[in-house]
Amino acid sequence: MATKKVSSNMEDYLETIAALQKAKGSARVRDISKALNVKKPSVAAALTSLSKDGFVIHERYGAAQLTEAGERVARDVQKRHDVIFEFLTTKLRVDPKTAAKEACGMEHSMSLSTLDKLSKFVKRKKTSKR
Amino acid sequence: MATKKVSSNMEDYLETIAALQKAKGSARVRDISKALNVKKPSVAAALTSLSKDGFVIHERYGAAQLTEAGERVARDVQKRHDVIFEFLTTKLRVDPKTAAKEACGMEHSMSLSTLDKLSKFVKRKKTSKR
DNA sequence: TGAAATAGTTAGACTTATCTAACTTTATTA
DNA sequence: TAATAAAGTTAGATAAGTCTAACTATTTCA
Repeated sequence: MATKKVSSNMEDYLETIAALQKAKGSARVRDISKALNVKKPSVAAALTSLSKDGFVIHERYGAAQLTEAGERVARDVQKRHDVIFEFLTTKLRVDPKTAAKEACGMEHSMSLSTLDKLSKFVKRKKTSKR
Repeated sequence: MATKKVSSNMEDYLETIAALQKAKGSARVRDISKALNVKKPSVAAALTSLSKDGFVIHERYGAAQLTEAGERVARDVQKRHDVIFEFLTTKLRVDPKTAAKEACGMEHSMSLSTLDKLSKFVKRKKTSKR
């Protein structure tokens, strides 16, 4: 399969679509637009591109559906996000709002191997301070 | 002054210019091109843009010089890079090569406040394991 | 000192991602 | 059920970065 490379931007779209599907059953242009703070035509363009690359299925005037490949990417990004968020809030005591924002910035540039290490690190005894 | 916003991309150029100046006294188009793995015309375009925004001084066929604003940005990014690198290598035992690469990805999206927390965290007793 | 090599620039094209304005389709509801 | 509102699309512009090809300037050194 050699899953095609996805830009950070497209990762954000996939992540958002997954979140919306989970939260409210479907991801429509409007919802994605609001969630990502971009205009609807930008969403349309992104969906076209993601469709072409096989990450979503989107028929005119319908909701966006993740393909299996799309889901895989979304799950990955989500996982990165969660682990980073967890690290920032529990280990560094960054406030949740800031942590969420910064996790979004960092979640795209961490290898799975490093993620795994971070994940284990985060899970270590909370008493690992000083 | 309200120092103009700099993109991640331009941050990379500034960081590289600073590193080159430090390492070999000057930063020329060729050096920057090699260091960042982009073609020379891309460097030229970047320098034009950075000049216009007051971060570098670059006269035709000369070396690029950082302005004070440019130095400030470069120092900031470098600091982020170092702290993240340190964290990845000492706390997560990520190998240096990978750590360097991933630090480059993350160094652009971390607030100074979080950086400060990470910095303190990294400096804590190395025996803070388990 | 002048030819060849190296460095730098310009012009023009391409990609990704964004926007606004205007239009069409679908849904809502009076 | 027809008018309105909401949702979605298309077209076209803009901005940031990148590239190749071709040109010009500067160095190097035989």
